[in-house]
Amino acid sequence: MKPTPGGLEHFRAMLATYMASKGLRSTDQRSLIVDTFFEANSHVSIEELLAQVRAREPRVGYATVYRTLKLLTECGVASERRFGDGLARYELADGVSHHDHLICVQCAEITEFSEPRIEELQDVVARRHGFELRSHKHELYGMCRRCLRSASTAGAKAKGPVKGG
Amino acid sequence: MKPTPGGLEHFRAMLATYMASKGLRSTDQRSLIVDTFFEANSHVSIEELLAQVRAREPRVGYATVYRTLKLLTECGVASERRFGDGLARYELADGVSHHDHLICVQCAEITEFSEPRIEELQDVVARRHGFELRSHKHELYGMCRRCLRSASTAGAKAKGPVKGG
DNA sequence: CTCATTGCAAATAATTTGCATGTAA
DNA sequence: TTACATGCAAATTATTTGCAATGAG
Repeated sequence: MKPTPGGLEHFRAMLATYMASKGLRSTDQRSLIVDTFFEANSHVSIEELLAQVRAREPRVGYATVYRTLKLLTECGVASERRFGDGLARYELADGVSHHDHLICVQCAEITEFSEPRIEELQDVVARRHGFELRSHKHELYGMCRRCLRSASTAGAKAKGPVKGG
Repeated sequence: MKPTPGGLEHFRAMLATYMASKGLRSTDQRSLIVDTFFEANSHVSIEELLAQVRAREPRVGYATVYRTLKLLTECGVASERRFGDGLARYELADGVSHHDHLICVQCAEITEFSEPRIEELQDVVARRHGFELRSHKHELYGMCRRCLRSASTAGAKAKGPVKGG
């Protein structure tokens, strides 16, 4: 899911509108962090993003990155994700063409997927329970193709598929 | 999803086997915590469980509850869940008849659901990406029936449904 | 000028760990 | 007896916040 150029303009506009509406100010650090976020891989952690930011401007502090990502989340440009590893990761909030995640339990690689039939069934489930759906998280954990291959090469380490949990 | 009596015996056996295999010992605290977990609601937090444990035996420490729940998780009796609120919640690990969760963004109530057609499609998605599925998390966030009703009673607080995120 | 923003360090919050003491097997 | 378990407090980890200095509008 590479951000399309048009999409980026849309996100910049969202941010600008939000900042204007709240009387927030544009600063060098903020612009740098936002640009770096746009250029970064999907699912960056704060730490990774900070490293990339500091490669350009070493004086930027931790807290500023946290605060900027919070801002991006509030205005709908980014969304926060938490996979099993205890730290927050951020991605562009693509509200329309929603995607979910496959996470490799061996190498931790994150792959995106989207499956409209699942989305439909979510609506069915929500309706069945009288819920008005706002958002969802759907994560599939397992062994990725590459890790499966190296596991079979290196003797039978892999346990059988365990569903549930 | 009430634990069935038979299911509980199964879980007790799993725990006993695991403890025997690791040379772990049975103590009053451990038994009390385990029994309390079996009697507690699904999705208890450590804090809630500790409170219930201390109602019977006030001298039990925080760390012991953490350690015991970790043990239950390791041996496959419990599974850890994290919803939006930053703390771990635990439920019986029903590996077979898997269920997922609807979470009300207003009152935080957690409802379980299961939808076999979604499970099937998960397999399809995993296969498509060469993944061998081990587990998954699927959470639907929205307004529950009750909160929708009180929102409509109390003037239009509810924003329109926002999908994605 | 005014008030938002920054960087730092200290504060939180959830969870984990070190250690002396207790205790199951 | 042996070495696992407990309770406490201190340590850790991710994140947030207070505050004086800085800087945008």
